[in-house]
Amino acid sequence: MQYQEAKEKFISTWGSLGTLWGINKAMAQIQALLFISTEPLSMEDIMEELKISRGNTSTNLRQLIDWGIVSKKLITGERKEYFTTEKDVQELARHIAKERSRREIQPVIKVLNEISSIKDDNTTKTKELIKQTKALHDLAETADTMLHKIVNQEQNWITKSLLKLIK
Amino acid sequence: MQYQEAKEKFISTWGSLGTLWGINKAMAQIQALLFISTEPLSMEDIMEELKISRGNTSTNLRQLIDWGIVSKKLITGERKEYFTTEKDVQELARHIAKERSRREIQPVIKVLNEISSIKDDNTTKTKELIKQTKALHDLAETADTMLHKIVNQEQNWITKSLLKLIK
DNA sequence: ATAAACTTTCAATAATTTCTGAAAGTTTAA
DNA sequence: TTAAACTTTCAGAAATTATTGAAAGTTTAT
Repeated sequence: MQYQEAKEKFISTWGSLGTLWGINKAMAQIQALLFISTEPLSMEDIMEELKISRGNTSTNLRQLIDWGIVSKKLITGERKEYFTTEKDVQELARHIAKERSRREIQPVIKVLNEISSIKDDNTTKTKELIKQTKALHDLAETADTMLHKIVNQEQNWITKSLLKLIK
Repeated sequence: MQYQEAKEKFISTWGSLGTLWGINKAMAQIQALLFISTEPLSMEDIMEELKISRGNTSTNLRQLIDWGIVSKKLITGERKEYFTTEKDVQELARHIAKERSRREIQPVIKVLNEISSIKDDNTTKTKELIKQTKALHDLAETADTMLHKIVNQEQNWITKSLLKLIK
């Protein structure tokens, strides 16, 4: 496998994985492209490389910036904007975990908490609803907390000791 | 908030969360419904409750069964089939993690491994591709392994000690 | 101020995914 | 067997989501 083929395979695989996990394909592919690029890319570069429109590129770059994993890079003497992504996988994972938690998990935990706090009228079905949503709430909270702790540590002390402990 | 409202809120929240994470809404809602139901439900029950068609119900039940989180329950004297979901959140999480890993993460790890193993032709861009896909590969493998270990333990010894260690 | 260079926005369209409903298939009871 | 009770399948319809492209907006240089 040569460079070009490998590159295309990486970008397309990343796009598919994104789709599977509820992330827009173009967004995932732009990030993938930047991730393996040796220097910042302009909008033109990205459009050209991924064969997508200007509008699509602009919209998805903005989203990636909102997610905190892509940033604008001003190149002196150049009029147009250039973009780079976080190159460190650890940092990348941290950002993504943090954002998905904030946008998607936290609100669900809140709802589960509300639901599991309804007044128990002593019917079987109400008891079951309370019991099950409470269990889900606790699981979600534990998982979310663990994820944060693991992913936030500046690697190497806690993660390594964790891994040792688990393996 | 009364029972009915709480139930609807739970089902609809679960459906939305599913959608956000690449899981079909009907599939997530059927699972949610079974999860808080005190007894097994028939296809009719589910169609009625969620206001979805027979075809949709049948297809998504089959998917849930394929995922290993719903099972058929034969009730003696009854002609039709009844369904239940795994009621234990820990087991539920285990199944889902296992399946998503097997179907989605493992194949990506394999691809990343292939890509990061291409011949280094000593150009900057090839070096970068190899370096970055290798980093991603290692991260994915570590995360996947950790997830499995955590989720597979029959709770309470390792997870609790882990939590203590992390918190 | 003007115009060139560039980016964003958004209505229209395309692509994809989900859902329906009825026909075909299967199982069970008599 | 036959027929009723039930489930699956799948072509077409509906709903949702992604994408385009051009007009509007912004910035910079002169």
